[in-house]
Amino acid sequence: MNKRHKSEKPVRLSRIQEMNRSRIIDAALGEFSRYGYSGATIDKISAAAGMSKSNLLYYFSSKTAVYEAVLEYILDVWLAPLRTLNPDGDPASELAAYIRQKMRMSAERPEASRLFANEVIQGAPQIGDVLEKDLKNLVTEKSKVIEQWIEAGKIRRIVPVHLIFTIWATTQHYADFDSQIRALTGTGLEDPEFFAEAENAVCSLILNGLGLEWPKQQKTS
Amino acid sequence: MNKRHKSEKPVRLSRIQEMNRSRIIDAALGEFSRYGYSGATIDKISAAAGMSKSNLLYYFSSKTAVYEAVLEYILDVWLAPLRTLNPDGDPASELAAYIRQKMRMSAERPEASRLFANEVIQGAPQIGDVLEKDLKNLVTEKSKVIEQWIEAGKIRRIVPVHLIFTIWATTQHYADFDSQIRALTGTGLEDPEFFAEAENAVCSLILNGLGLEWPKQQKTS
DNA sequence: TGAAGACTTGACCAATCGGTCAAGATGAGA
DNA sequence: TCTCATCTTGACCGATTGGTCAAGTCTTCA
Repeated sequence: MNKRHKSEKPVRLSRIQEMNRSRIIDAALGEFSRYGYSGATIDKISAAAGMSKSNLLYYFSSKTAVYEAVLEYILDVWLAPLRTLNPDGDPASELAAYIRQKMRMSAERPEASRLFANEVIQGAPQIGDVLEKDLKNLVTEKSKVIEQWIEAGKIRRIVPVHLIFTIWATTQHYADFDSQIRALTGTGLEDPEFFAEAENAVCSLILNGLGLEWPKQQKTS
Repeated sequence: MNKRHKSEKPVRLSRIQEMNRSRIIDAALGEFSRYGYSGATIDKISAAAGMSKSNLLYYFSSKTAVYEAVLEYILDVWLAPLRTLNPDGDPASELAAYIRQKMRMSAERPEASRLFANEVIQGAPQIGDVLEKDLKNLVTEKSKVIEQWIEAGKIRRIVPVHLIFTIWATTQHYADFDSQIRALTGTGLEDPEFFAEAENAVCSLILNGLGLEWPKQQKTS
């Protein structure tokens, strides 16, 4: 496990490797999310990462390898909020917490949201497998949670998967369509006032839509 | 006005021009919506339109010219549903009708939705002006309608623009994220059963969320 | 200090892209 | 049928792109 043993392969990355790989992924996330896979170039990514194109290709064998690394890097953190949905919790506060986490994600990592949107719009050529396995399992599991809440009479009847889609759609919309929102309202989620307004609207619409009283909650930042 | 007058410029397109321009726009819509602006190539567009690249460039001076033509062609039809929102109508049926129109649009013209999504995600470089003028005016106008309904106590209080965003997000999600939805559910909006299920979920969530009774309506197809 | 590796780069290459051009094919009107 | 404008195409061009390669520089450690 220790890289100092000559006999072992260096599975552990050196400081330089670790730093440069993360610099590349950061830069690549910006480029891919802004211009899509085809629109982004490894020239610009390497420039944004502060190194030569050749050096980028020393760390990643190809453009697609960078792209896949970025997707993998983002995927876990992006799906994390849904995992926290607790079947034993109160539906209103559980769903409100989930929506709030997704909204914060849209505000803090809009590039990640746009990257996924780009990927999915183009048919999810890279993450199709993940969608059909990991994500499908997760969604199936959480759908059952929602179904239980319905059966227990805690929330209005709805096909669970559509509730999940609605939450994804409304929250991610503020990241993906940021430029449109900005053109129409003059501001975006980075403005605390607008953020609260948006979160408030989404939470109240969905929770009321489920027949829940919406618990005005304490600040979560 | 008649093209037969030699002295006048042929503002009227010939049959061949009309047919070929529309074939190009159709093909371009498919390519641009699937691969984004950068990912689409005029080679593939012209091939999909059944003509040579040179011929395509005979009808449109450049790739961006094709792109702009596609956007213009789609824009009006895409924004039409919102225009129909009638301030004098019953909020429940007006909003339900609007949502249903948007859902039908997502089902019948998913490429149009994806094209806009691509464009907006990448910062709306081409339609930024339209967003800040025409669309902003339209949204401002319809926001006042919603505001009136609120003041009249007909629907629950909400910041109007967020209601509009929510409707856009939820309905367009079924077009833009079709591949994800298909990976998770095994079907999509082209399946009448799934369509009804989705429309039902979105309508009931939003209308109930506004404190409205949702009028189970007749089929609209 | 001095190799041996790890790291970095500019020069270069083949493929693809958007776009031009000249020449040929086709259509419509007299 | 003749003529001219419209339509259509293949050959070609310069720019950009993803990727290779050999040569150099910097770390690391005995």
